[in-house]
Amino acid sequence: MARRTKAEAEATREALLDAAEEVFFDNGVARTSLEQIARHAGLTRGAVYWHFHNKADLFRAMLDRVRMPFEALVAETGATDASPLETVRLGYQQSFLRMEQPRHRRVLAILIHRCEFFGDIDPCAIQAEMAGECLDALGSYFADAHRLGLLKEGVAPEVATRLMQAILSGIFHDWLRDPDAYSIHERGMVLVEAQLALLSRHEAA
Amino acid sequence: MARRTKAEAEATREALLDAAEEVFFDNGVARTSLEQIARHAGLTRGAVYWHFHNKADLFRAMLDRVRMPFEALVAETGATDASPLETVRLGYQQSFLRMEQPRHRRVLAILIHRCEFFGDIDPCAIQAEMAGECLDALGSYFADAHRLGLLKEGVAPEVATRLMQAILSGIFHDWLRDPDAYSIHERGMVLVEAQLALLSRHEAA
DNA sequence: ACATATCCATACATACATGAATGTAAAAAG
DNA sequence: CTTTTTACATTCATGTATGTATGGATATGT
Repeated sequence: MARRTKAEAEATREALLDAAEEVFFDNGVARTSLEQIARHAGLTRGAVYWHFHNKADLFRAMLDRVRMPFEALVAETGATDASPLETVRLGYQQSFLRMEQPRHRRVLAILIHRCEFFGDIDPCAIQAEMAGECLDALGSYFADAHRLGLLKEGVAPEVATRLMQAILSGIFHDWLRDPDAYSIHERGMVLVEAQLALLSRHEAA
Repeated sequence: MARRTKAEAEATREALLDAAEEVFFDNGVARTSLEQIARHAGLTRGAVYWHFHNKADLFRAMLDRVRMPFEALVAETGATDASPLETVRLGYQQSFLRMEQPRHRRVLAILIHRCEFFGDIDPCAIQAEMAGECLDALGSYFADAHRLGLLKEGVAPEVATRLMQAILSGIFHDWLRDPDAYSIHERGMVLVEAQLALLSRHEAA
């Protein structure tokens, strides 16, 4: 094949990543060969090995297109001076909205349900990293809430943090097993708001 | 090789399942061959293909040694006439204790983090089945609690059910990413009891 | 005691997947 | 305009997993 321009080369790189998302999602990471990905993009393995060192490198690049820490999601909401608990609510909402975007949905499903470790990739560690970022952010918001007296008496901020984190993780995993069954945004926000009401001092409107 | 007695044959079957647990856990399901499993048990693939039809069949048999629905765990506690909320607490406690047993820990880790679908095995569907059983059980207990007026006002039993289910799932997934980091029984029960206190009508002792 | 079914090892055929080597035509650099 | 690099395609050598067929020794049923 002929050489492409820089823009065209970047386009084929994206096409390979798109193809990887689809084939990984359909067949699982271990069961898909680089040949399958290449052919699904209308290319050959030569293109794959040009743009990526190997399967693990391709996988990492695929993840890098969608990863965004919790703090960045909060910043995206523009909640600059809201109360800590309202900030948490907005962060969760933004997370849920993002998860429903097709690309994020596919990649998250691949990370959680369609790959096991291979090469130097440890999906478990990646998940732990994402969860850790989220936990740290929640911890600081609930610490603020505690200082401001917004939390219900007898509820330690650490416990509130872990409960909210567990709820996010639980909703996320349950939804991801069958994302078409319901909207995580709708059902998730019901639970999040209920839990925040339980945790906050003045539950009566 | 010569024919073995029935007891010996059963012992090799168990040995193959033990080996499968260990090698699957160490290498992941997709990256382990039946040859590796056989050699780890001091046998050959001939033994594997005699006792199991293929890898998927072996995998299923491995799961069948440890699966136990939530209701059975509750029954195991002997909580015959406790209050619904106390029954839920005991069920969670029993679940956590079971998860800490080495065999269950290994197999659950394999199911959640070390396999993707292959053959006719869909780990996602198996997880969904287990979660569904748990959700049904929780649903009936919280419905009872609601009828008995044990739930806090304004808390729908369906919401309470989903919150508790999400918390169990979240704690479980977080712990399973690094089971040696802490005891799920200790940390989990703190959260479960805190959440049950938030959900119940008379939170003040 | 005899025949047979059982339990497992060995051997082989088939099928992919990987990675590296090589080819090549056009874009970019000079 | 020439040279070099780029961006792939093609081919091949190697390794490895699977499934099956077959062999052999012994438990077990009768």
